[in-house]
Amino acid sequence: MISDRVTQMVARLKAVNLRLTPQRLAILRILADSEGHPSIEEIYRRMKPDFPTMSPATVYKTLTLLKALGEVLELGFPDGVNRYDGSKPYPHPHVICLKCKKIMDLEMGNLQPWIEAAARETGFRILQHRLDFFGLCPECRAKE
Amino acid sequence: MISDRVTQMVARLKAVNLRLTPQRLAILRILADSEGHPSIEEIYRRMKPDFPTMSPATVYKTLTLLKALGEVLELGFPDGVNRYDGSKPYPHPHVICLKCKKIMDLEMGNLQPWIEAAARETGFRILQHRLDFFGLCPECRAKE
DNA sequence: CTTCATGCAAAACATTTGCAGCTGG
DNA sequence: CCAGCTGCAAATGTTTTGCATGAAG
Repeated sequence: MISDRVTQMVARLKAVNLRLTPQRLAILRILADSEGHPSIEEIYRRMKPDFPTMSPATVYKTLTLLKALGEVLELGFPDGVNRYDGSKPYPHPHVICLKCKKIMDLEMGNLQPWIEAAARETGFRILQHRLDFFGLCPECRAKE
Repeated sequence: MISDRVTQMVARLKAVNLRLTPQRLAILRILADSEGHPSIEEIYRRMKPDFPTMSPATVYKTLTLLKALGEVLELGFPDGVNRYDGSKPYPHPHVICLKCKKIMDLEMGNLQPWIEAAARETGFRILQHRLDFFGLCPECRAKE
């Protein structure tokens, strides 16, 4: 499953004639991990042991590139720390723990009717959306 | 309508023994304006003519305070420019133009069933949510 | 009066950019 | 080879913080 997604992204890079460097491969592997919704800093930190010369700038550049290709979903937050989902790079709902910042995907209902209603009501052409639920995860609730 | 909301926020400040300065009042008036979802920079810019000595730090401090009181809704974006809604400080859906950054409120369906489904599926205690649609507004579509 | 708010400047972060040197294909 | 990538450092932009002065209650 996981490696399928890496393979997909690798193919995409090749398709547009971009290079597959060891650094990029490592980033793709981290992003493809469905459980993680890593921040730039976390990707950097996880790579550092294997790539001692690694620089955060390379992570930023690669993520900018993957965003442009539509191969990663960027989740911005008011505190300025963005998180990334490379496993499902299309809009989908998340639950986010306000305490430990864990992010989980949700498998649930279709938003299509709402998208159409929003378009009808406002005259917008809707291209993207974002639905997130914020709260306390079971672990953090237990620690209360 | 608009002044009702300002009155509400003023009352809230008094209730917790915070001071009502001319600067704060001006910020509240801007925030209460339903049409605007201003950024910090815009609030600052709109106040500057009337408050020549105004500093952006004061806007930041006041917004931090209002956030803590739950009197303003903060909308974060990946590009780092946050926007604020003081007219309806509770979660509600928005449509956002990707080109001109206009933000409009949406009057539409109830998310309650989804909140319950998310809680059931994940074990989270859901406290907040955010639903935004991104696209092109009628004006920007016309300019294409 | 006393406490809290303002506003300046400096600091703290996240992110972007410039550029020399390196390397994948 | 050589276009494109890496990685360092400097620049940028937003937000936070420290602190002396000023004003609300």
